Amino acid sequence: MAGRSWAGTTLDDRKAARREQLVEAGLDLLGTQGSAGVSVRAVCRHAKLTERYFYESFTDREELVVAVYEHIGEQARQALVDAVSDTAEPAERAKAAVRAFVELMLDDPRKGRVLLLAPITDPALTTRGIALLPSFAELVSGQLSHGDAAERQMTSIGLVGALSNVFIAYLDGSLKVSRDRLIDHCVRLVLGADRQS
Amino acid sequence: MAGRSWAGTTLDDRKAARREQLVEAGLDLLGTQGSAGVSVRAVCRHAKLTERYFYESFTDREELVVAVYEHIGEQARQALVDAVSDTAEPAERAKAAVRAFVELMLDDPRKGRVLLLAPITDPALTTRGIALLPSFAELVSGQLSHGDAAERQMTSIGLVGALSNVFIAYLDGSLKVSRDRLIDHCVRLVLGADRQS
DNA sequence: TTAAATTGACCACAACTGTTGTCAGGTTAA
DNA sequence: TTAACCTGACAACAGTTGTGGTCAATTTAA
Repeated sequence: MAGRSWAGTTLDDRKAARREQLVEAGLDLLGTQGSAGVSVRAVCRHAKLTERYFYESFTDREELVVAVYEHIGEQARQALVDAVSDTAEPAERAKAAVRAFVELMLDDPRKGRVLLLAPITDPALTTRGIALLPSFAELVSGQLSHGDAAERQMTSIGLVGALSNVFIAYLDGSLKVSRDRLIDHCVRLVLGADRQS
Repeated sequence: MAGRSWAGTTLDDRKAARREQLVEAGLDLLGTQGSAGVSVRAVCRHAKLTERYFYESFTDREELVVAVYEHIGEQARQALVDAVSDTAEPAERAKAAVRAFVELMLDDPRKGRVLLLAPITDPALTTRGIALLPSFAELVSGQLSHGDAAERQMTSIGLVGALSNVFIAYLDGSLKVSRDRLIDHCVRLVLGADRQS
């Protein structure tokens, strides 16, 4: 039964701990080698667990990938909410949100790569339309809305694309600017996103 | 020798024809199944040729992928140049360029996916920094430049990201707008890209 | 101590990969 | 017709993949 204690912890606890190890390994591989590096066996090697424990927590390779993505998606959402909850003034809110986002991604680039690249590169995420970023963007820029629904959708999609590309370029070193300039530019992108020309 | 004729054509001709079949098959797979679908064997099956002929024209899987990408990259470049050569007025030029680009990609979505997605998703393209799009963007927006070099670089990277994301969303059906509105929005993106806020 | 639960190390299967090699026809110039 | 060449269908290699199973050793509650 679940309640019985074993080696100091309960079975469910250990199972959860193993699941966490697997997700962590998945994050590591997905965030450094890309989705090609995330095979069941590689994840298990990395987590120092056997395949048996993989299928104890996930039915699929796919399920693991989704779990990793949503795990760090949740972290990002939380970081955004926290950042925004402090300030009321719109421009300051946007700035705080962007700063929080950048900080999350630069302090752990693996997370940045997972959040930005994985939904495009990994079939497990591509197929289902599991993209968290658009909802984030609407969360940030939704208030200052110009235009009709279609217009706003295009703007939001474009904004996410612009931010992603800039971040990615920064992460892989092809964009050499200071962190503050990066944040500054992104803030301008967000603020200027739905201005009409 | 190359000059000798065989079955009505020269050896070099047939070899070139086979290479073309392989590139076409590669485009088909890369543009529909994504880079995971592009294996040597799959390409050969698709082209109705044997592996032998693959290695007759390419040393590597990688070489084929690069060839496909550059092949349609060249088509895109040509389309842009043609479109721009007609008109002189800057805003009209941008509009014509965007229209030509959209037309190329919508008339054959495989090409759109190859041009936009492949350089991000396929290791063979990711590793080497073979990204044609940034140079296209600079070709289009380079003239109306505000700010210093770093600023322009960020703007250009962001612009490409925004356009890519909008195109991709349109291609996979998650963005439902008319073709004309799409073009219109993209033109505004290009024109408004380096306005300061 | 005994019996049950948990663990880790493997192995097996079929399918796929890149790459190279072989070998029996067919086609053509001489 | 003969000899050179071209072609297509395969086989072989060692490697990886997902997914499942087995089995002996350990750890614990009773």
